[in-house]
Amino acid sequence: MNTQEIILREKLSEYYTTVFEKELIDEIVEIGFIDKLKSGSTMIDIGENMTHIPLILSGAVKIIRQEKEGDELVLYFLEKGDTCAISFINCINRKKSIFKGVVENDIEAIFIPVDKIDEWLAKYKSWRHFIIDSYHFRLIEMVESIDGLAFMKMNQRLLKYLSDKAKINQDINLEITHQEIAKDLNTSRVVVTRLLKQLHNDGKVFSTRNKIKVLDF
DNA sequence: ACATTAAGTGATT
DNA sequence: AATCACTTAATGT
Repeated sequence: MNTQEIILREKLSEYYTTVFEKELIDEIVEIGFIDKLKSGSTMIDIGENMTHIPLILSGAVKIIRQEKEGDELVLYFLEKGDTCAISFINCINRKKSIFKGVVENDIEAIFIPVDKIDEWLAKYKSWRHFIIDSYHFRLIEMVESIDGLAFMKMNQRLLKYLSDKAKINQDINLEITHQEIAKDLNTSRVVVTRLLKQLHNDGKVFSTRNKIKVLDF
């Protein structure tokens, strides 16, 4: 067993030990490889084909729905222990991605080549459960984001967005501009500025140029 | 000192 | 809640 394999096994056991059976872990270690991606880089864009599936070890990925040029909306974030279940289907039937995934915080992930995904579904019970669980989770997050759009006022959406972000960064101090927030929520910068001022006055956040401290979760 | 980028605001729809 | 048009403040070179 080479050093790369040892490292991979260690990393895997950190988040996935209780989930996968031994034989599957052996296969993941044999076939998967660890890679790191810098914050800001695009993992997958709409219309692209996926070649590998990431099992996220650390960091976060922002999942975005995007309309042809310009309009976009952040749906949810993926964190350690997550994988993008939607991308499994893309792999299995060789369909193109309907989402865009951008690295939010530098990530480290184990990448599994596409052809193994399907094979393991038939072969390992734990893998099946993993995929189904993951799907379930993504569905719930999707519904949450629909709820947000349908029922929440922009100020609530903004606060939720900020506290989600604080959770993911594990830091209540965010470095972000009003413009960037506006883009993620698909609203205008002016609106974000005004609502942030409200939240600031209500003591929910403390905001200065380029910085927002989230005080209320 | 000047240019650029971020943020604040009134008025209108 | 969006858009316009403009101001003010912070930051980089």
